[in-house]
Amino acid sequence: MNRYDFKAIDKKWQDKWEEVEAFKALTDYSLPKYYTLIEFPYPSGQSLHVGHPRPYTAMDIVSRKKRMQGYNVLFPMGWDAFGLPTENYAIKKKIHPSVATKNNVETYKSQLKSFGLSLDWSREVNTCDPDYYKWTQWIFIQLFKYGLAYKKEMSVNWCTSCKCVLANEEVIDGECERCGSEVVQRYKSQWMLKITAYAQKLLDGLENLDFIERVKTQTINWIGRSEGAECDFSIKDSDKKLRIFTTRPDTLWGATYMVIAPEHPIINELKGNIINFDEIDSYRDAAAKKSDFERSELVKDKTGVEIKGVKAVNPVNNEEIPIFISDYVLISYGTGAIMAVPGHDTRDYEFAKKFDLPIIEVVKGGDISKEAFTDTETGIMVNSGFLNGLEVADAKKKITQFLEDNNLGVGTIKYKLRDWVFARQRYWGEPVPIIICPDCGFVAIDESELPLVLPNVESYELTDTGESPLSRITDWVNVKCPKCGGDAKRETDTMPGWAGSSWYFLRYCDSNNPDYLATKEALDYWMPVDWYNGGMEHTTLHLLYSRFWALFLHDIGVVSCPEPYLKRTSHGMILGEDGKKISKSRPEFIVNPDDMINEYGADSFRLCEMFIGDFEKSTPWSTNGMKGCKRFLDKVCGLTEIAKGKGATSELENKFHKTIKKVTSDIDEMKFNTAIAAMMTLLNDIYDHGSLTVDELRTFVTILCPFAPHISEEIWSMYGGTKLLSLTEWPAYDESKTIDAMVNIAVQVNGKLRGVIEIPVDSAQDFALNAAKSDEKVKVFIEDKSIVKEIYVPNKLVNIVVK
RNA sequence: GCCGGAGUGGCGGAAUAGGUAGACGCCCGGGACUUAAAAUCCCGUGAGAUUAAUUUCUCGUACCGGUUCGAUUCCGGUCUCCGGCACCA
Repeated sequence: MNRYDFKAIDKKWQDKWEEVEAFKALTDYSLPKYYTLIEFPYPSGQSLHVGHPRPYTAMDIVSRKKRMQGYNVLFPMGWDAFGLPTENYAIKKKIHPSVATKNNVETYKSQLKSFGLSLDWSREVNTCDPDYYKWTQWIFIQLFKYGLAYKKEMSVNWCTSCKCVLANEEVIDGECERCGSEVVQRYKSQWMLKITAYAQKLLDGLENLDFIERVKTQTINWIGRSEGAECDFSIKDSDKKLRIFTTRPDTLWGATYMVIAPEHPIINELKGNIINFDEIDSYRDAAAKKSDFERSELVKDKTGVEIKGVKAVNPVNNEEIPIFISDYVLISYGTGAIMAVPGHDTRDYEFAKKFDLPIIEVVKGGDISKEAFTDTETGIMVNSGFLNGLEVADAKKKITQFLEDNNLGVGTIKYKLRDWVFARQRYWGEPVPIIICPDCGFVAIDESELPLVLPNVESYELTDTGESPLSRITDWVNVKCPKCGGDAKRETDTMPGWAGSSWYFLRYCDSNNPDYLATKEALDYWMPVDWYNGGMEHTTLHLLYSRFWALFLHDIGVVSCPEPYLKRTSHGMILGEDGKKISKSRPEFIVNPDDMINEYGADSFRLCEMFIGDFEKSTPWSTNGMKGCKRFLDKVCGLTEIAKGKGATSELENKFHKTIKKVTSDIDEMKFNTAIAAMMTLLNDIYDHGSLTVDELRTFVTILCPFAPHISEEIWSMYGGTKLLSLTEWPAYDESKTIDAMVNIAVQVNGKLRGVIEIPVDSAQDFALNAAKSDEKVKVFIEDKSIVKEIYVPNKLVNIVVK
């Protein structure tokens, strides 16, 4: 066999694996287990492009190797099917979202199967399946019962023309994506999940997890824990107080003005005292049109209005200071009000310069005539009453104690993390299983009534009241209150797409169980997930949301392990061949995997996906790269023509041991590209050598199997493999055979390479130096010079410093 | 703007507890085979000088500076690109 005849081979082995259920995770819970997880796809209107298979193939390689190493592997797949894009697609194409989803799932599934992934399809889940979302709703009810789901007034994007709520994504430059009309902020009561109650746990849990560093740091920054103090400023000629949060209570003496968010309720409370209320009100209107993001983006040009007729009083020195409203202060963080210390905060400094407000130095160490001094490590307090002379850290403790002792404030911890808005005014999502009773308030439906099935309606288009399309189905909406039996209504908002994906890894443990989310036994065995790979873009939302749910389900006794994922890695994106992100707006750069597989075969495609670059970095797609991978596989097939002799090993033995070692460790470290390069190098060495033994060929296809399983199975079967190669043992290597007797080391003179010498491995320093100095090329550079220093790094280099 | 990453030949990338920069592959050029082409095989391939030579030298890992015998790797600063910014999932 001198060619990879993929048309004959690929389907043959895919059918074989399916026939014998080769990749079915076993329910024998005495076996050592390994749970590999990839983010399940969102089956949108577009078919898969060449970017999707990269993480799938990577984790398939990991799963296949673990299986060969004797683990009972769970490598499942499913569909994250609810959500806005499918609904919009359905409205546009005039197909029901459930039909659109069904079609897309079919397409995706056949594509995934053509890649030869070793998935256990018997555990497939679909978040829009009532048997699945029954448990999504059940979890919501538990969150509600434990006080972690509550309703709150929230601002939403409102299109003035479409008369509907828009997702942030649908707002482009303050205009509606569909009609281009103005978008304003409106208030609506929304279901929220109290993820902030888990902020500290989400932070603490990270510590012992094997998450890649950038995921950890981004999560930590997103949660944004900061220690500080809340402190009351009284309002002159009023009994009202303005409570602020600051991380720098030590700088209280430097507060020269205050700033409150435009939405702050105290504005209306003080209406009678405010002289320029009209001006304030129009600023509020303008701010209402901007999102938080737009507000902080315009940070360079700070805007604001002084609230005239009202002064605040600094509690530590009784100074009267002005109050401004400005949109750089967000109502959603802290208390929605700050004391401004322009000498020691960059944003306050800019604002003070613009509005010509006094800047007082209270921490020595910088030059506040030029910029704010924000260092908290080195400063000494000045102009600060009893704090003078203290270091910042000590001053913080002392002032916090002072505030508490005098009932002026309290030391506190705040998080940037905000609660999770858990409602959408949309059709295509899980109905929220709550009944709103005029007498009893919010009442969860009885768990025996789950799933609360999403009504199958003709019209799921948006309403012009801003309510969910479900609100139109009166016979579904109108119900009796489960508590008092009186007339009541169902909640008509649905859950966001994040809901189903927040616990799917639990369902995989026991996907088909009608009575439980999953049995305790299955959860105890499979959880936690051993290795979860996914996109960086999911770090701050999905990853955090799902950890929150898992921690909660642990707290109420559903799962035994607190943290759901032991290890988290992240792949880089595949870009278009033009080096830019693949996007439906540039269809000429979308490459369909089907075309690649038809032309080069599944194994070439898998190999190319993994060889194209560092798995963790994004990289442009290259159809040319497919050719190189196909050539490699053709040459692997060609080995069958030069394989001779049984049992005996050849001079290639050490090279085999080295390659096994490298491929084994590279897979564990996600360095798939160098693992493939190592196998290519070995292949070149075999051809240079001219032949290999049959056993060596069997070893070669065994380590190639996770990467190119079809061709490996085929060759394996040619050489008497009775059971599937995919279920055969991963080869061991002999460490002593991975080390060469001789080693080439570099010889530098004054740090410049002047020669290379071959010496025995682990040579002594004297030996190496003598060998280096007697090298003809090196001699020229050290003759007639005095040697100042000699450096020897064993097995690496010699550096001779001369004068 | 804020948070997190990245920048190495014509291209994708390799090599970092600081130690021979460019593994492996693509493209390209030359040759073999062929009536011819494709496929395949062999050779070459960072840039610039230099040599009879496949010789020798210099430069070179986004940019500027620093530490070091030695920096792609560490430190300080700058630029550019990518991901996220909470109702896309």
